[in-house]
Amino acid sequence: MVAKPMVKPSARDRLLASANELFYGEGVQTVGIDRIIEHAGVAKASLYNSFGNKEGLVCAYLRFRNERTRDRITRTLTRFRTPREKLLGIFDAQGETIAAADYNGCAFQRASAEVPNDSGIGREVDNYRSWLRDLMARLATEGGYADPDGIARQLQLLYDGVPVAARMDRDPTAATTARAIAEAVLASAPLAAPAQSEPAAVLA
Amino acid sequence: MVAKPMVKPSARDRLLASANELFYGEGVQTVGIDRIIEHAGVAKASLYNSFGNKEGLVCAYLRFRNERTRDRITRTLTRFRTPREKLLGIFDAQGETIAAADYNGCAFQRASAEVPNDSGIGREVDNYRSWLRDLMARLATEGGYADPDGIARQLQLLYDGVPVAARMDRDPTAATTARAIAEAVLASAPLAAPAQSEPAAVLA
DNA sequence: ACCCTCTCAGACAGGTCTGTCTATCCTAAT
DNA sequence: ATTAGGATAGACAGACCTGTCTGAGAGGGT
Repeated sequence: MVAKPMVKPSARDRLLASANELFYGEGVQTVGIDRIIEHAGVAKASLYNSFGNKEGLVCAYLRFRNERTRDRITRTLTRFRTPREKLLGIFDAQGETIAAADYNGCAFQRASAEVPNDSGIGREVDNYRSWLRDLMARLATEGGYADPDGIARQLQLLYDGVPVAARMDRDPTAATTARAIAEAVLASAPLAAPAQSEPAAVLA
Repeated sequence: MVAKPMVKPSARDRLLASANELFYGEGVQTVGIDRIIEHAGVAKASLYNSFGNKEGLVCAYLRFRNERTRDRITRTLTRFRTPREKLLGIFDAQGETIAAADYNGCAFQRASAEVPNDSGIGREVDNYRSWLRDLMARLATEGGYADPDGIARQLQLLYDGVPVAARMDRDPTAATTARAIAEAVLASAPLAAPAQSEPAAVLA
């Protein structure tokens, strides 16, 4: 056992962990500052020093989840080879997520539902959504589909529906359903004209 | 001009209208009682006489929207004949809904995101969702599909994704996208074994 | 005329919320 | 040993929240 630090996490980290637990569990409007600092065992001044105000803490909480989700998806995608498999693999990652015992819907959907669309929180939500959509569009491009943006929009629509069904109907199979539909979407999507990397090598 | 009443709506009705406007616009937790009674021009006692407490008002607001949505969908479906057309027509109705200038996402998704899953509000949400799913399953049965419940689950997944995209990405074409996918889902869905209403009139 | 129901206006209690501020303590680097 | 930075505990202000209560007005039906 070499020098495992085991130091008490910083006030900032404990705040973020508590924010994640309470905001995600009960909603960002419902949970007050006092609940969070008590749960974190931290002084109120530490919160305002680290995050400025409550909105700052909410944004940090969403950034934290954004990174966590990106990591999970990225890691899952290494299991697959072709762009098509990777696109479908996104739903596999989602399936693992919604199977968690403490799953309570999409943090971004729920936070967004509680605040005006143009707040700082809304910007974090936008970041998350555009990252995912760009990933999908990139994979669709690599996969040679004719309309990568259209594919991305369709797949994100499916991806968006899953947390709703998983949370509101307590249906842990939603991701599997979405994956099956996504498979059909990809199967019927037209491919782009063959690559023209060799300029106009017109065969006929 | 025959006796057009034009009486001032009752306090209850004005409260419900204000609740609809403010709760839907800003969220059920964000908007306080005081804002509502001021907007409605109504005494606080009238609210507590009519609805008991705030949760009662929120539930009434959700019931109001539930009925409105049921009416709109039901009315839209009269335009179509076959079960398949009716199933797709649900997305046409949704398309009209999300095109409204003041559209702000699905009231049920947003309310549910702000409260614990097992509150009275959660029950209203369940009512709405199971009504829609039953409608879809009934139409799928009439349409002769082999797995009506599976169809309903798939179509509701699509239906759930639309408000998310429409609100968070300000994408008013989401319903059209969903409709197109739904069409593919129905096209590839297996039909049930031919009806046996006439006992075994085996043609061959 | 009388009553009854609905309604209004607003004070009030008791609690919670965010955010600021003071004052103290601990630790680690200089 | 001293000092600076981070952390803690907690009081405090000012606003807002839900829900109750009192007291009064208005209108219709009998």
